[in-house]
Amino acid sequence: MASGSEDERRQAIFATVMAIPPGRVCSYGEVARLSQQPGLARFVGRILGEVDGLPWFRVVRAGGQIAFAQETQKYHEQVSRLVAEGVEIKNGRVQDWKQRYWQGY
DNA sequence: GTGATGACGTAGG
DNA sequence: ACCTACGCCATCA
Repeated sequence: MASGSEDERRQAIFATVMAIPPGRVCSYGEVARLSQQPGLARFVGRILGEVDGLPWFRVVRAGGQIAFAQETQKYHEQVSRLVAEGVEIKNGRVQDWKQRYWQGY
């Protein structure tokens, strides 16, 4: 898979990220899979940084870890946004990962 | 053209 | 739990 033009792939990723329900989180790798592009987790991260209007804060690393270093501004912004939706974060980690993890409908 | 670099993931020691 | 090695792919020096 993972075929199609780069633009089509970006489109698919955009749609997947937009579909993540509030209060839930998803991993980069899962977003890639749900977008029919298994293995392209890095690509997902790049898109999140380029496109605006996406609920980028709902995407974390596999296992529930926040992708940014704790001392960065990005890290704090992501945490506050997740907390605002009721997602608990502790030591850079999403609590209750299994329940918070969204794997599509 | 080549090698390094990311908002990553999995496998193995 | 920690670390290394690869795989992935667009971008940039």
